[in-house]
Amino acid sequence: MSDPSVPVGSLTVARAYWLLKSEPDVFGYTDLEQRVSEPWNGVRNYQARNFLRAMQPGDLCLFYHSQAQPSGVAGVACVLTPAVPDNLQFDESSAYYDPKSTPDNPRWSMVEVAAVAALPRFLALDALRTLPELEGMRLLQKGTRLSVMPVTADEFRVIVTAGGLDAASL
DNA sequence: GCCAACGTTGGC
DNA sequence: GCCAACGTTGGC
Repeated sequence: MSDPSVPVGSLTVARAYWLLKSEPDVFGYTDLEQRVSEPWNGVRNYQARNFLRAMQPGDLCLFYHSQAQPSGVAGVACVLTPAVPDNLQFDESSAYYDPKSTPDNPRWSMVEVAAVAALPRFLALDALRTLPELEGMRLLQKGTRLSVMPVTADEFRVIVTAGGLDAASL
């Protein structure tokens, strides 16, 4: 985190940190590494959507593998764009089509993301639970199903450091 | 606005 | 596949 601030237009705002869930059988971190830019679309939960809308270019994300053996944090991704309407909501052939969405009043949003660095040491859920600094982390609370959620700067630093990355270089 | 029924998520 | 937890839907 050599540069904890990010220019947004003429302003400079504090960089924010997030966690994105993905099922590696569908789209894992190694898939992200092969893309220049990946639309984070298909999110159909209002809370998660609101977090997408709060994202700014330059924000960093923990890339979390869910429904995996084991589940855990695989790498770091970067937000490339502000939120824009999710293209899939208008696509009748998509599983993410929403008939209640109109181009004038889109319900769902997405951002573009890119890979930054894989964790040299994959951090499985049970490993995350052993880190005392993460006791209050949203991801680890009972019943948390959100696929997009905020992470504190401290949580982010603790996780990438435990995963073998130099947090200051991100 | 209440709430039951149903659907989805995700760890295990 | 099971089940807990949570979100959404729709009747009233």
